[in-house]
This record gives sequence, structure tokens and C-alpha cells, in this order.
Amino acid sequence: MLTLSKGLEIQVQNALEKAFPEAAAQALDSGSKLNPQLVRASKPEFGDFQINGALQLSKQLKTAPREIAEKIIQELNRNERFLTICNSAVIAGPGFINLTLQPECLTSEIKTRVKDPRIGVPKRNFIDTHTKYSRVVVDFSSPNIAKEMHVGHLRSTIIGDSLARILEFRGYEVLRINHIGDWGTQFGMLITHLKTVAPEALTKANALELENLVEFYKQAKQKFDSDEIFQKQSREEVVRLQAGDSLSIKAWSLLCDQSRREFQQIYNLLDIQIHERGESFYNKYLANVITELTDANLLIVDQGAKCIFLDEKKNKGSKKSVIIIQKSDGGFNYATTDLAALRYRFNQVPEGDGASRIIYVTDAGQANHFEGIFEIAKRANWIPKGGRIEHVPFGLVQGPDGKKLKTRSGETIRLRDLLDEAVNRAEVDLKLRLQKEGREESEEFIKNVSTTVGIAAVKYADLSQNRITNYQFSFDRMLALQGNTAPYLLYALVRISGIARRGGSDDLNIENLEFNEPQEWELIRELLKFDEIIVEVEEELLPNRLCTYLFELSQIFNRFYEQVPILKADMQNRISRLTLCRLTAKTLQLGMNLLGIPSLERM
RNA sequence: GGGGCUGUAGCUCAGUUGGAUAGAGCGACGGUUUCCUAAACCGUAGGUCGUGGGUUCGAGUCCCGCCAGCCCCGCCA
Repeated sequence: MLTLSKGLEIQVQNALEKAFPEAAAQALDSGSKLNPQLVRASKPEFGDFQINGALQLSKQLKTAPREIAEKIIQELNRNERFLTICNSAVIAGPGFINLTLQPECLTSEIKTRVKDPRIGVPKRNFIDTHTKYSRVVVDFSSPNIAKEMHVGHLRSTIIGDSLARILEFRGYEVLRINHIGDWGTQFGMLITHLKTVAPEALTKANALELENLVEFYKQAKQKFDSDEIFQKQSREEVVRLQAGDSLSIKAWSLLCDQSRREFQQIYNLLDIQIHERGESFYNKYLANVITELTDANLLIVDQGAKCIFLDEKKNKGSKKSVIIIQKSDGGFNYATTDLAALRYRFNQVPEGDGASRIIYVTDAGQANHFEGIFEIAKRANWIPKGGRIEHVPFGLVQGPDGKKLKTRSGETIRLRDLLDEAVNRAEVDLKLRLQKEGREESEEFIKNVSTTVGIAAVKYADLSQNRITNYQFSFDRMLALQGNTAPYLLYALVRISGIARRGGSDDLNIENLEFNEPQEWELIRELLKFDEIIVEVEEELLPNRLCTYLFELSQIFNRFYEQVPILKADMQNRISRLTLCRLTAKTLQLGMNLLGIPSLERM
């Protein structure tokens, strides 16, 4: 109801200014406006919108809140345009004004939405806004070469993908960037170690299974932490690699290829589109970062390393935190790479991406790091005018015991295994139900439904939680057939498909819709919120808001479905109700699609 | 020691620029299958919003102190 509420806002603003012309003029002189505080009603019994401003303005206007409200109402009731949108305004409580929309207004919104593939969600207009460029970088997923993807990558991948989908839908040109860990000290360790234990892996493709590679990586890491000579060798190896030594590069690219194929399988299963541009891509830009930071007088040499000290403002006598830009051995580390990446992304094409907004989807543990990186970027003047840069943090994935999710033996859980288990459990649930209901379904049906339900459950469980907090992973809860879960949403959609199959699919003449039941109006009002939710998620980058909305929509639909006859209703009501079904299906489908979750006709 | 995040019903969590009587789901208890998938729907019980101050007409929400848990803090990413 974005358009409606915008129109309403103008009417309410006018009414307030007409009611108190002197105060309005005064406010205008000081460069502000009287704020009527028009918001959505907090409860259905208060109508559709409420005006809260009278209470706050009381002091300034030296008038009792209810008296202010009374005057605003008088103005509103005099305004014909307002009366075509709303029933007359009502004063309530200590000075709130409750507004209820005209039923014709709601009905006509429903009609336009049924026909609109975007269901009322506007595309962002980049010409009118302060942002000149529509390009956004979403940096997400980012697994490491020579390691398997695990639950830690799950959140970044799922949340990042959903945000990318929503931004794309709103009209941004989104660059989905997989900033994979394909560079740095870890490779020095791995290559050095492989030289002695499995030299063939450095010259021949697929000499090792990925699992073995992971095992070697663990050994290398252990050696690195305990053996000083090995540590030195590894660092030298990194320097060779970063300098472009051909043998090192060859070994490195073999390792990358192998991991890459493994990642792709997961992305296929999760239906994730992402463009790989790992840390190594920025290798050729690293030296320039040093040059620019030196020119900007930001670098300080400390113990042989080039550093930037932060925390200028927060000087409570505390130690300043520091970011190392170039190590004492000449090597670069992840801060350097992140700065080079940031620089590149904001730079204009062809020397960069020409982005106006960069979004990093990583765990909350990196908040300090990004804060530092962003501060440096600001000081170096690398953020263009109107440019936005945001860290989108998320919490840990915990097991049912509240601790970091591990296997029974204490190992990290492979993402692959986790997804397989979700699908298998969904299959067991489904078969049990088929048996109970005496249904016969093909193998293909069972396979398709279990995969969809399993993957959807994992994705939805993650997305439906506020990402900031830690997230307790539980197969039982996410696959539960009731509650705020993917199966619940999928089921609502299946019910609608059922109606369509039984004669609800005829071409509807939606010119004369008529609604009488409270369940219908409740559904209508919920359906019309969709556009606001999408715009909100675009701004706040919180997909759980969309999940909550879809869940509530499903609940309201299920109530409507239970309590109001549809196919058995007379023609007029039948068409009207089928229209609501159709719009509900469209909304659920689009909403789930924006979360990266597919839907089903039957389940 | 410094910094960040979190603390809301028995459990898992929502809670919109501060707005009216703090909401879901699960679990518990009770009820509902003669249109369309009961994987559903309806009802009941359950709260000092960690704690102490402050700002405000109004605070779960903003500010300060304290307590608890988790995470980060110079050559790993």
C-alpha cells in the first residue's frame, strides 16, 4: 500500500498545517515540518493507519493532545480527496487518530495487483534519487580453497543470495561476488606441506580427493603452528606465489580447480548464482593500495610492518587497535586484499566495478575488521559521494546444546552432509504420511518433494531468524509440519493449487469483486502489505521480516480457507474469493522466490 | 585490559522513525474433518521484557551504570 499511504501522508500533512498555520510557518522557517507521525495502525481494531503526532505536538502547540487531534480531524473531514481514501477519522485514547481505508479503495488495489506481475512493488527509480548508479556488490558465501564448505558458509550463502534477489527485483544491477579464500598464508602452508607428502598434487590435476586435501591442510596448519622452520618456509612460499612464480602458480591453480568443482555442486543444489572473484584477483592491485595509503600519509611502520592505527576518537587511554597492511616480510594479508577489493568495487569501469553500494555478508566476528577497513577507506577518501558500504553480520550456527554446531565426534559438519540429511529426513516424513493417507506417488514425485522441502526447510530456518543473533540449528524444528517453517508455507500454496485444480482456474472476470466476511478483509489487508515489506527489507537488509510476513499471510489464508466456503459459494462470492486465492498464491510464490525458496503444486 | 553482539513466556524466537492492553510457534490442556491436501483450524493456560538509574506526555525500543553469555583484538582469514 505504498502508493495509498503516500497519498494519505500528503492529505494528513496538509490537514495538520491547515489546522495550525502559525506553527507550520514557524517550522518551515527553521527548515523543518510539523510531523503528524502517520504510521500503520498497531492493531486491527484501530483501523489501517494511526496519527500519533498530536501527543508530541502538545507541548509545542500549547494545546491538549485531544484538542489538537480534534482540529486535525476537522480539517481531514473537510477534505474530499481524503474522504475518497478513508472513512472519517476517529479520535481515540489520549489523542491518537485512527484511520480506516474505504473498502472500495482496498478492492481496487486488489484488482490492480492481480494483474501486476510485480504485485505492486515498484522498481527503484535511480534517475530521481541521489544515487546515480544502480550497481550493488553483494559479497557473500566466500568459502576457502582446500577446505570443504561447512555450516559457517551456509548463512552467508543463503542470506547473501536472498538479499541479492531482493535488490535485483527492486531494480539494482547486482554483482554477486564470491570472494573465495584462494590466496594468502594458508596456501604457503599447504604447498610447502604437499611438497614433502604429496608432490604429485602440485603438478597433476585431481591427484588427490578433496577430502585428502582437507586432511593435508589440517596437518599443514598444525605444523605451521608448532614448527618454526616450516612457518618460515610457508611464508617464503607465499611471497613466491604473490610474486607470480610459475611453479607456485601452477600448483595453486590445480588446487583451486578441484575445490571449485566441489563448491559448484553445493551451489547447484541450493540454486545459488554467484560469480567467483577470489582474493587472488586483487593481487595486482595490492601494491597500489600501499602507494595510495602512503601518499595519504596513513601508514606507520611499526616493528617492520606497515600499519594503520585506528580508534582516534575513542582515546580513553586505551591501546589503539591496529591493522597491518604489509607484513614485515613484505607479504600482504587479508586487510590489504579487502582494501584493494573495496577500492576496485567503487572504482569506475573499466578499472573497477562502478558500484554505489557494497554489502558484505559475513559472520559477526568480523565486525571489528570491517569497521577498521571502512574507517581506512573513509580516511583514504575512497568512498564516492552517495556511496554506501555495509557489513551485514550474522551470528553463529549453534547445535541444540547451544554450542557451536559440531558432529558427535566434535568435527565440523560438512555442508553437503547437512543438506543431504535434511532431504533424507523430509523423505522419511513424506513416505510416512503417504502411507498413513494411503496415497500412491511416483518415485520422481517423492524425490522432488523431499528435495524441495528439505532444502527449503534449511534455507527458511536460517532466513526466518533475525540474522544478528546466534541461530540454533535443529532438523526437527525446521522440518516440523507446523509453525513458522518452510513446510507450512509450502502447504498453504499447495492448498491454493488444490482449489485451482478443482475448478478454480477458470478465467476470472474481476471487474465486480465483492467482499463481506471479516476473514476476507483480513486477508486483503495482509496481501496489500507486501510492497512495504519488500522495500523495508531492501533498506534494512533483514530477510526475516519477509519471512514473518509470509508466515502471517499463510496463517491468515489458512484461516480464510477453513472458515469461508470458496468453490461452493455463489458466483459473485466465488469469483471474489478465487481472486484472493490467486493473489495469495502469487504473493507467496514471489515472496518465497525472493528468499531463494522454490514452491510446489502438490506435496 | 579494550571493542562488539546478545539477554523478552518452560523451549525457540518476533517486536517497524519511542505510541494505546508486549506477540508468534513449539511444548501442555481442551475442541473441530458433509467444497477445495487436518502438514490445517478454533479455544485455554503461561511475562518484574537480565538489573538499577535517567530522558519523555509515553520506553522492550533512546542514554548511563552494573550482572551474565558469546565473539573479536600486530604480522591467520
